[in-house]
Amino acid sequence: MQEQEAKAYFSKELLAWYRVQKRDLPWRRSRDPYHIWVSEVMLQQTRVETVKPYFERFVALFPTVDALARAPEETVLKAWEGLGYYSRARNLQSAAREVSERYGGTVPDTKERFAALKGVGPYTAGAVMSIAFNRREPAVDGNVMRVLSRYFCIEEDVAKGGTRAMMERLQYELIPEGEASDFNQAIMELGALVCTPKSPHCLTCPVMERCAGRLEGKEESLPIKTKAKPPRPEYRACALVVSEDGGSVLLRKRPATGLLADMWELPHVEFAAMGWPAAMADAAVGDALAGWLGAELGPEASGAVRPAEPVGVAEHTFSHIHWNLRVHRLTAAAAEGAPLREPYRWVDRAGMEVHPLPNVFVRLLKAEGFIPA
DNA sequence: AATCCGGGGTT
DNA sequence: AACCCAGGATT
Repeated sequence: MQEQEAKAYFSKELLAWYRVQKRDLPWRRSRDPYHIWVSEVMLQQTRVETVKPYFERFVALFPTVDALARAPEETVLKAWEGLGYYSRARNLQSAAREVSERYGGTVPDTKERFAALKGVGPYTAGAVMSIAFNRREPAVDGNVMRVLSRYFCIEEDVAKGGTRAMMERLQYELIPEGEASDFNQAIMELGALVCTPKSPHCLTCPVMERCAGRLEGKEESLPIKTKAKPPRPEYRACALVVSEDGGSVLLRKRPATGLLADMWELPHVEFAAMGWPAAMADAAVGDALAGWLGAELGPEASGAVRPAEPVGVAEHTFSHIHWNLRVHRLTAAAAEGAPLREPYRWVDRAGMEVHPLPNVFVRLLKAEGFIPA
């Protein structure tokens, strides 16, 4: 049957190509399932080149499941600072604590047990089971969806759940006996190096001859995917309050759930939540922001917070929200000695080393000279 | 099935 | 300016 030949050809040629072309990546130098696990979580929605330095630092800081389990959450978040999707770090540590307590620190080698851990979905479960334990499990990520949809000319919407399930069955069939680890890495490697999203490099592809998508001239229009909604705009006023001596900055800790959970940040407030017009002039923003922050900090500080000067606009786009931050420098001299209400805190430069901040605020503090660039 | 959850590199 | 990246949790 022609279909079976196309599948056997794909598996054989891809595996041969991978043995020659595989990249030397930090997590490929380890056989430790914990290291493979950490790498897979970091690689969720994140590029290889971005992950490399984070992975090296993370496994140096937390070499074992038990070490990660014992660490303070803030230390883990600090090691994750700048990577994004911070719930990955919190879930990974939560899962490490479960593995430490329930399995004595040994990563479970069955899909059922491993997949039950926090932050481990169908992809990560399949990836760690196949790569670390060579178990025959599919691991369908964006690369696999793209490669399979092109090679087999599958025109289903890859954003649909049913398409993913179909891809998992297909990938399972393609795994050569005893080759799950290399094969799953090979198909992802092909997607990353050759079968790229735009303008795939078909002339260097090991399975070009029998690629149905290319033979149909559809290699650039596949995979078919419904496009995401554009992020909604949020207009916010943001306070940069540096202490009189210039040594500390006013930060606050975010709530334990939702956007940027448990991270630290400069105080800010949404215009719409305060009934302020989005087009408010700088002077008015400074006054309104000072009034708001004074009330936030409590009766002792109320009235002590004063506007100083507009700093400018900082913009930051999340996948679903676009922040437009009107940043103002404020003074709060009279409030510096008074006790601060939760979740606010004065943080000095040494303290910045242990408080995890989203990149948008790190950039802001560097631009304003509070953190060395 | 939608929506929420970061940040940045490619084209 | 899109697009999308070795996705998962929540609703």
